[in-house]
Order: sequence, then C-alpha cells, then structure tokens
Amino acid sequence: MSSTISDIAKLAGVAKSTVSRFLNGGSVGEATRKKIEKAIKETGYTPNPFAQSLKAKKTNIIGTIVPRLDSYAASQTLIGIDEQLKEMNYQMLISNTSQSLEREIESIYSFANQKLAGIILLATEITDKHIQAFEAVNIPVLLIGQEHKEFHSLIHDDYHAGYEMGQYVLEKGYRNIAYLGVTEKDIAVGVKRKQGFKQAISEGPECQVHYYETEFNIPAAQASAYKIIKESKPSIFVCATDNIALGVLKATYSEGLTIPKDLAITGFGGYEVTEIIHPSLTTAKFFYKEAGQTAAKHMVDLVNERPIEKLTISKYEIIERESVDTNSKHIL
Amino acid sequence: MSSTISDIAKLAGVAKSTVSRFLNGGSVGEATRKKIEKAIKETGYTPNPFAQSLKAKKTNIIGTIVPRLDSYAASQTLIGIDEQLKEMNYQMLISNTSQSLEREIESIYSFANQKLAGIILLATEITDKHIQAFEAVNIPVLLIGQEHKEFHSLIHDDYHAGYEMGQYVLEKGYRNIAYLGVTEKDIAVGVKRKQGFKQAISEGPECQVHYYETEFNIPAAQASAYKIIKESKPSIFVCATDNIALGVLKATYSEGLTIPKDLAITGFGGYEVTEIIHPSLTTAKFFYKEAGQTAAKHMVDLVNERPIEKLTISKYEIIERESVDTNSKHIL
DNA sequence: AACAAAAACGGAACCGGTTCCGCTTGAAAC
DNA sequence: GTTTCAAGCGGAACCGGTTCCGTTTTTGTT
Repeated sequence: MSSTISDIAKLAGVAKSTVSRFLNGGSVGEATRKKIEKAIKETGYTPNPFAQSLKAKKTNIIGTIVPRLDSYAASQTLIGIDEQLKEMNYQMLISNTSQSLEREIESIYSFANQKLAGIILLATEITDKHIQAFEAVNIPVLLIGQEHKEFHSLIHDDYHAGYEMGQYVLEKGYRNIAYLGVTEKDIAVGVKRKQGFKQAISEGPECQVHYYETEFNIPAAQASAYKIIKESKPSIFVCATDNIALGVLKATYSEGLTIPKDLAITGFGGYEVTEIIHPSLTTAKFFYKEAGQTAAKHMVDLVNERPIEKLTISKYEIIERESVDTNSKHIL
Repeated sequence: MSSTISDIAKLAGVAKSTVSRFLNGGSVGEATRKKIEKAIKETGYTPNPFAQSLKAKKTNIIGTIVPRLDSYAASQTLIGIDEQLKEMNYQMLISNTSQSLEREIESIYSFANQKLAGIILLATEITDKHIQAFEAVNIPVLLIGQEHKEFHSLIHDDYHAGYEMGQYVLEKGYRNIAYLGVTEKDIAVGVKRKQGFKQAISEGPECQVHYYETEFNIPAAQASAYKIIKESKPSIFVCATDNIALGVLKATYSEGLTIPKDLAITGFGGYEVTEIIHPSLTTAKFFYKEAGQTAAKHMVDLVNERPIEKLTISKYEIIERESVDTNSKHIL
C-alpha cells in the first residue's frame, strides 16, 4: 500500500537519508534529485506524519477548545481560526466540551499529550484548575473572549460596546430601562458589558435602570422577561447577549406587546439570526470570524516564539435595526 | 519533561517490554505490577501517541468532513458524532471545507495519509472524484445526508418527509402552491424531497403547483420569492429548506403580507431558529444529532469490521407551527 | 597539477512505543 | 522425582522518519 521512505530510497537507488534530505531541502545533486522525484511520483509517496512527529516531538496542529459547537459566536470563531491556520500550513483540532469546565481541563492535558503545538481556548470562565493545567503543560496558550493577566488573550471590546450601547439607548430617549445580564463569573459578558453600560448611564441624564440576571439560554431569558415585564414595565430591554434578547422577544410576543412601540430590545453579539427575524434586532456586533483569524495568527507567532501583545482587543459595531424606536422621544 | 516507557522501565527495574505488556494487559506478576504502577504514578507517564500509531499503523481517530460549520444541521450532526465517538473512546477530527468540493477530496486524501480509522462525510454531492478518492484510500467511509450505492450511508427520510408535507399542505386546504426547491445535483434535498411532495400532490385533489429552483442561502431565496409572489400569487410556499423559508419570510414581510393569512410558508430541517421567529415556522424536522450518533456507531462498527446495513434512514417529524393556517379552508 | 573547501551522499543511531522469540521458574501431572 | 506446561520476563527487532557524522566526489584556486 502506501510506500515508505525506504521504498523510495531503494527505487531511486540512494540512501534514505538522501531522500529525507531531498524532502527537507538539504543538499542533493541534480541527478539524484531527478531519480528521487521520479520515484516519488511513481509511488505517490507521502511521509508518515507519525514518524515525523515522533522524531520532531512536535506537531503543526493547534488545538481549539470550544464550549459548544452550536453557537454562532463559536462557529464563526472556529471558521476564522481554521481558515487562517490552513493558510499558514497548520491544522486545527477541535475539542467540544459541551459546556463542561472539567472537560476543558481534560482537553488541555489531552492536547498536551498529543504534542499539539498550541492551544486556543474559547473561554467562558478561567478557574484555578485552568491555570494549573496551562502551567503544567507548558505549551503556548491563547484565550479568546476572556482576559487573564497570566495568558495571552484576545477579547472583544465588551466594555466599550456596553458603554456605547448605554449612550445609544439614552440618546434614543429611553429612560425606563431593564438590563438583563448574566452571572458575573463570566467577566466579559457578565461584568464588562454591564460596567460599560453603567458608566454611560452614570454620565447621562437622570433615568431608571433595573439590573437583572438570567441564564444564557433562550427559555430562561424568556421566563425572566415575563416576570420583569409584569413587575417593572420597562420601555426597553438591554440584553447582555443576542440569545437573551431572543428570549425577551418571544416573551414580548406572548404578552401581545409590539416591538418597538410598546417595548424596545437590544442585544450583544451580532448573530446572524438577529437580522433574519422580524423585527430585526438592534445589537452590538462583534467580529468573531476576524477575531478567530487574528487569534490564529497570534498563536502561530507564539509557537514560533515571536513576541506578541499580551492582550488584543477586537472591535465592535452598534447595528441599528428595527427593535428600537429611533424616532420618538420616550418618557421625558 | 514527559517521561517515556524506558524511564518507567528503569524506575521499576524491569524491561520496557514488560511495561508495555503491563499497559496492554499482557501477563505480568503481582510484584512487578505494583512496581510499575508506582513508577507510573510518580512520573505521571502517558504513552506517546505517535509512537503508538507509528507501530500500529492506525489511529482511533475518525475524520469528519463537513461543508460548513455555521449551519444548524452541520453543528448538530457534529455534536452527535462527537458525543458518541467520545463514549466509544474514539476521537473526532473535523475538516471544514467551506463548501468546496475540491477541498473535500483533499481532505479525504489527507485523512488517509494521517492514517485515520475512518471517514464520515456530511455529503452534499458525490462526484466521480469522490468515488475515486474513497476507493483509493481504502478506509471505511460513511456518508451522511446523501445516498450512494457503493458506500454506506445514513440519510434523512427526505422522500417521505416531502410526501407527508404534501399531504399536510393539501389537507389544510391549500390549492395554489409554490414549491421552492434547489438544484437536482443535491439528490436528497433537490430531488427526493420534491419527488415525495409531487407524489402526494398527484394522489390528492386537483390543484395548482409551480416548481421553482433557488440557492441555499437566504438572500437568494428572498430574491426568488419576490419574483414568484409577483408572478403567481401563491397561497403557500413549500420551501426545500428552512433557510429558504426564512428568505421567503423576509420577502413576505417586505411586501407587507401577513403570515399565514395572506401567505403561508413551510420549510424542511427543523432548525432552532424556526421556533424562535415569529410567526414560528411549520417544518419537517430532521434529527441531526441522533443521526450523528448512529453514524458514529456505524462508523465504529465499520472500523471493527462488524457488518452493518448499507443504508440507514433517519426519521423525521412534521412540526405544525404558526406559519400555516390550520383552520381555514382556502381556495376551493 | 596539486590541494583546499564545499557539496553530495551513505551508514547508523535515535525518537518511543509494540511484539516476537526464547529463556527461566514454579506448579501441576504422572 | 522427572516431565510438562504456562506464566513471567528480558532482549532485540521493527514501525518510518530525521539527523549526525564521516567518507567520497566535485568544484574551484593558485
């Protein structure tokens, strides 16, 4: 079946060291080069990657740990990473952890054991065990989505996105605001976005803001929204993620309210679905694919021991759509 | 750093062949077993997978080729495959081809070169080059989503889903129907669904059906829908995929028509988004995750040369939602 | 033409496992 | 008390590459 370097050597009538040199750009004479080329063409030889990696004690594979595959943010980021890595002749290996932090840890060790060149973690929460694992494995690590002083990270500009979203909401005249956030364990989504938003509020005109906390999934957000609508009758929901906004949207429909007249909604993320639905969702769009690409570049830099910034901040963009009333000035 | 089997052997005072036997369940005495266990515990030794694979000429990795990561069907299927493989102590390696058939071919050869145990292809179209590649690499292959007589395949029951959708639409009283399909190169989506649908129509009462063809993406479907609405004023759009249905939905909004009163819509797929949007979409739901799981099981059977059916058909379910008017009897 | 330097090449060791083969030992069988 | 056999173990070869080192050949210089 598949031939080995010895086969090629025999066919070409040279030593296998010569074939190896030929393959790796060592010095080989014109005549032998021809012979080897011919032999390789004839047999369709390609080197056995295991033998290579065994010797090299290293691969050109970058492991990517992802909490879930069925999320727009995750898949876009993966696509970005993958595209860029391919271009630089690296391979991506995905480990889906199904939102289990424990599995993340396992994946780190497993990747290290497989001698991967580096690890990219689409992070949600960085625990002590993560730190411990990263330190133990001793291979380059890059965090996406969360910041940590000890590791290289690439984050979205959650703070400023929150800030600008706050300004935007105030500017549109909303004064009775419900901010529907998530656990503060998630620094990026739970803390930074809220902080930025709060800052904008504190700089703006007098207004009423209630802060709530819910889960990341749509049904939970929907349930929370029902309660909040009953309780405090806000004129706008500022949701910490697009998914939460979708939950609020469903609740709003069920209550027979119209968007944005009775109730406005905003999200964060820029998921594709926010454009498809009707009314389309005003949101702070992050650039997941681009972030993945630069993450890949940075990872390769790290692998090759080229210096890179410890922290990179990816940009965002507020996208104005139909779920916010952009004309009327509400409550004065 | 990471220790080798020789280190363990030295530490335990035995030959490395003994350590290997210990690891692989050969015969080892009680005393030496203890010593080896101790040595392994002390060093945290884990075998080098490259050395193992080099010798074994095989891995326990199943390669999965997927045309795109950012699709509900794809990600759910991948999740199913991954979960199941993990449970059976196999690993999944994903190759995203960004909808390039050429890259699919490359991936097949690349997987073979990496000595993967098997290949699962989330298929869209099977070309001669595919067949050629599969025959050349000589490792187990399983197709998901498309059927081919030469290879093991797992398909969704497109024909019957189409058939039942046809019955359903007729039963609800619709008689002026636009069927918005896709290229017939895609046997499953482009041919089978339509065939089933046609069959149902032919068995039903007199009615008017126009068949159209569009692309898989939302904007293209939207554009097609505009034209069709102008031309033939159908009372219902039967769309070959949920994404196409979403495009039609957008067109419908833009035209100021209300769903389902003025125009009803159905899809195929059962994507998550179809439940989130308003009105929610009536659709034929396929069980992607489950399909992925059984695909994984079948693949492992193939790898271990256990016989399996050449063709497996995954089930479906018509989900009735708001985008079809279930009360009124339309045009008589 | 003589000689130094550089290029070309072969041989062997090595990466870290697995497996085959053969030797030793102790227990069971007769 | 031999013989028999299996369990336990070590040694060596092997998987398919890369790399070091030393020898031969070529090239260039004077």
